[in-house]
Amino acid sequence: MASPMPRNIKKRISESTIHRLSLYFRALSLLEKENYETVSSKELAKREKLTPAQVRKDLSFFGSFGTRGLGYPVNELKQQIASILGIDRVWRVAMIGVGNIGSALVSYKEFIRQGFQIVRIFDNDQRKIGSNHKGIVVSDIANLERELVEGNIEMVILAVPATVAQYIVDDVVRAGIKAILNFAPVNLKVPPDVYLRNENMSMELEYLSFAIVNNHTPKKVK
Amino acid sequence: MASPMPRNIKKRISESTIHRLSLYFRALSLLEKENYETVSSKELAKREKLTPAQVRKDLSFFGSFGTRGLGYPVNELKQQIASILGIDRVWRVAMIGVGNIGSALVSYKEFIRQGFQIVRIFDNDQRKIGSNHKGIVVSDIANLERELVEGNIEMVILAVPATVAQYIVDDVVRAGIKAILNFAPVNLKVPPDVYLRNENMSMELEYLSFAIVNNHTPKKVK
DNA sequence: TGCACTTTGTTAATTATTTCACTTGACAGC
DNA sequence: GCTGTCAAGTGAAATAATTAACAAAGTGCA
Repeated sequence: MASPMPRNIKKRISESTIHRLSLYFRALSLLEKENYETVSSKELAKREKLTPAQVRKDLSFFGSFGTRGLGYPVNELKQQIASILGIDRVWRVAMIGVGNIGSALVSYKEFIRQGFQIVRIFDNDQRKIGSNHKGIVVSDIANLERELVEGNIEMVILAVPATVAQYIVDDVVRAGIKAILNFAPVNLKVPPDVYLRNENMSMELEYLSFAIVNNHTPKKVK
Repeated sequence: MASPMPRNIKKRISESTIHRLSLYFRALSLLEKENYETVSSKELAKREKLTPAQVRKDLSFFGSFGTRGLGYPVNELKQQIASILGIDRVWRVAMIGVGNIGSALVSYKEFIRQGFQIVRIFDNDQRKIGSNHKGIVVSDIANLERELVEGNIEMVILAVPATVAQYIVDDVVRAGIKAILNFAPVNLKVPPDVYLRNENMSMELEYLSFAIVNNHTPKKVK
């Protein structure tokens, strides 16, 4: 008899769950290097300071990957999570702004390790345009829209001053880009079909400051 | 008659609330520049893509800062939030590791703007030790513990390879540091009285990747 | 001074997330 | 092939966070 419930119900996965998937992926990569064949939710939880129940619940949103009595197959689960996160492929990413932060991120090995390949770099500084960063020639931001399209860029990292970020992001949106990681400390406006994430590095220091001053007792660390 | 409830009950403030305080602070700084005298929870919410109820609730944990019918006094509320977050003072921060990320952060103006002053830099690379970064001479990491103590360092930013991060953090803890911001993609062990925050820049790209691949519909953006 | 309007502060309702507790399945040793 | 043990998967319960709703308080104008 057919299942009374329709398949493919897309449960709303919480942001926290997605972030934890990244943590699991990282832990599994390490476990793989340490030649573990399987891992229990308990061990996985311990390595990322979470609870076993949480690990099992998170994974259960996406399927049944484990074996009762044994645990999860390390390599296979890693592949599964990579597939869920969409990092089992290479993403074509553009860096906009090649100041302090931008140029540091161009060389950031963790990005390429997770499949994020920076293939275009833009800046508005004439001294930087034409120069070479990690094998990529810096383009003039004046040609941003055209080059994003022609370069088949899928994601953009914004590392420009807050004052100009909105103008640039408008260009980026016009180029049809649907995913933006913004490092400028400003709240950018984008249409609802564009994914925007903000990385605010001061925020974490501010949390530390708050914690010290207020003797804050958090339940968990991020 | 005395209040039946003891004063100074420390409600547990959620992490999200603290993060939103950072957002309010940022918005208020801007409003101040725009010469606003007062601001309503509605306007504040709009500027940070939140709801008015949330703004009022967050602030209510710390006191009554507004005037009914009028809103919040911009400058005063900004000061209050700065005081709550503990950023109404200068923090003495050390940067450990002056590779790509580390050196970018040493020049990151947002830190000093929020009161985080980097006053010591450490590295283990002989070519870097003794060199000058933004007016600070890079110290040998061999003297880490002693120099953290002598330099009255209160917070540490860790921007070193994942493989050595734990050893260094052990030293940092021995030096009595209680607040650490870690950029290495690894889960560090610290005693319970040490605040540790992790900044994982790939994580946000992974979220974007997930969102595109799964057509994720988040309720709010971070 | 009174009245209409605005907006806070707060309690209650709702929704979301985490944790618990238990059932089920698989393995390993005998 | 049994049997004991381990650990996943999963509803239900407990917590936590957000949103709604509204009374109270202040504003500003007539």
